[in-house]
Formats: sequence, structure tokens, C-alpha cells
Amino acid sequence: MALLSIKPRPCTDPNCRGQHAPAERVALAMSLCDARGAQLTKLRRKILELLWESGRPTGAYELVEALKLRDSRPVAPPTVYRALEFLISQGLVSKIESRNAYVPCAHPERRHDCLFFICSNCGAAVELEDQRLEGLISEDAALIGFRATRRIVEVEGTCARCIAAGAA
Amino acid sequence: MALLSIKPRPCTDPNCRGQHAPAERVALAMSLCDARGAQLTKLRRKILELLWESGRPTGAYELVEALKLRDSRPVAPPTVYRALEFLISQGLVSKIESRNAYVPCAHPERRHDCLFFICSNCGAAVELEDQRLEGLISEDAALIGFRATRRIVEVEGTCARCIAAGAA
DNA sequence: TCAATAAATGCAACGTTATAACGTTGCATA
DNA sequence: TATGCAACGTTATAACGTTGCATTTATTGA
Repeated sequence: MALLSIKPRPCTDPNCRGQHAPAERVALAMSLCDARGAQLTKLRRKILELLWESGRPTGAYELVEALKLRDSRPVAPPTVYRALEFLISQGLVSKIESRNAYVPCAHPERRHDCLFFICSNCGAAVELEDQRLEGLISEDAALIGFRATRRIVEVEGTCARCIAAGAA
Repeated sequence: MALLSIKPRPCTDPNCRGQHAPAERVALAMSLCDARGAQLTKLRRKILELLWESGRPTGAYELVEALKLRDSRPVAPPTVYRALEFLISQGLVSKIESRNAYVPCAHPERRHDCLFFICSNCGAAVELEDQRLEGLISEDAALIGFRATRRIVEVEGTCARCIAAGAA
């Protein structure tokens, strides 16, 4: 496939934000899935692309709409949800639970928990990675004998950009 | 009111779990609201009681059902959502975002973030408090110039009880 | 005490998010 | 050709949440 000709260049900065083009992200995803024997089909890839292009947490029904526009052929909700489920299972996408929305993951090549900062003003979400946080949560889990499978950390507030622009 | 005769005894253990009776919890809530000039009305109190009695994260529509049983008079969803909004604003209840469900807060007298451990097997949720976690998140927020207003930390997994009982 | 005001609740309709249940396509392979 | 299987399509519906307006209940203030 043509897109595979773009060399995926894994980024070593755990908190690099926004400096990779959508095409590069998708190429990395394809290469990862290829290596894993997972099928990043046309539909799944298109949804991943839409998420990268959107630039902010995007709802499943927004994706349904976007797909209707991009192609003429309409795609029903279950199809989108199934694709999202696949993308999440591959670590390519995360769900922002407090928004019922989905974002592409910056570093699918590394298994890690995401720490999201979501701006109430502009809706943008920034993804960080913090091992210390994961460690602390594990510690607390151990305290009560809890075996954790997923850690959700979402911070609501106002982003630097909106603060600078004078938003409350 | 009769319930106010129960002396609210603020608990100093930040992570005391389950050792206070619902009636005591509700009495504390009433005393707090009273001090704040907030109105813990009959409906709001009943919903708080139901949450304490439930013992696990409870959906808004479950509350609608429970109220229908308790009284004969049906209560519609908007009423329940408004009551929940009030209870949350008073720090008496938290929403578990990953479950679309609501839990009563153990320590409404202290302003703090909740750290929830939610068992995928039995549905129970345990609330902890960890200042270190809050500090770490603030630190990360500062790193990107983000002003946080709400911190959501939810951990999914298997609770000690279910592990002991042989659940996956 | 009683109108004026504010706060809370009732209610109908609607919007949004997610999944169940079932059917179809297309490819691999035996 | 049959069989298996993963992905996708289609319809309906469950589950969660909100808007807007009417009505009731508390609170305030002459």
C-alpha cells in the first residue's frame, strides 16, 4: 500500500505534542498493525485519519456524519463503534470518558496510560504520559488488594491558550 | 427535623471505608447543607439515601425506578438529574464517568478529589483519597500551563473480594 | 399577614450515546 | 463445492441526558 512507503519514525519523547502530521501517525499505525497481524482496514484507517484530522475529542456520531460527507455511502453507528473498539484494542485510540468522545493516541508503540487535560473552553485535549502517576495508582491499588486493568485520568480545566486569550 | 438529632461525627480517616451507616452519612449531609445555607430537600435527601443504601455506583434511571418503588409517586428523569446536580455541587455525590453512574461521597466535609477503584466483576466502587496524586497532577498541569478545575481518576479492575472468590 | 419573589419540582418532548440481534460479503482453505 | 471466519451492513432499541415551560413550594419583605 502507498501509505506504507512513509517511514514510521517512532518518537522517543513521551510528551511530544502535535508535531507529527496525521499521515505520519496513520503510517505508524499501519506498520504497527502489520507487525501484530491486526487488520487496519480501510474503514478503520479512515476513522483513525478523521480522528487525527479533527484535532479534538470527537464523538462517535460526529464520525458517522464525517464519514457520510467523505464518502457518499452512509455508515451506521454500530460499524463506527466496532471500528473504535478495534482501534482502542490496538492502543491507537483512547476514549475520553468524561466527554463520550474519542482521541487518537500519540504513542501507540508504547503501552502506557494516558493522562488527559481537557479544556472546558475550546474542547481541546492534551495527552501526557507520567510513569510516576501510574506508580502511585498501582501503590494505592495494592493497598486495597485491587488488580487494575485500566487507569483513567482526565483533568478538566482551561488550557494555556484559552487562559492567554482571556477565557475564564 | 428528626434526622438532625443524630450527631454528625466527622471522620478523620481519609480512607475509612464503609464503617458509617447510611443514616449517619445523611445526617452529616444535612448538617453540612444547613451550615452552608443549601437546601437538602426531601427529594434530594431521598436520592442521597438511596445512593448510600445501594452500595454501588447507581445510574440515574435506576434511581428513577427506585423512587417509583419507594413512593408511589413517579419522578421523571430531569428531576433526578437536577437533584444529582445539586448533590454533586455540594460534594455529597460524585459521578463515575466511565460508568455513567453516581456514588455518594464518603467525606463531603473535606474538599478533595476522589480516586475510584471500580470492580468490573461485581460493580462495586471504592473511594480513596490521595494527596500525592493530586499533587502530581497539579505538577503536570503546571508543565503545560493548564488550570485544572476537576480531576477524574478512575481505575478499572478486579477487587480483592472478587479475586478471593476466584473471579478472573 | 399577605403579596412578591425566588427556588424547587413536575412533565412532555426531544437529543445523544451505545448496543443487541440478525443478516451479508468476501476471502481463505480443505 | 462446502466450510469457516472476520469484517461490515441494517434495523431497532436500550441507556443516558437535556430543554423548555408550567406548577408548586419556600422565603422575603413591606
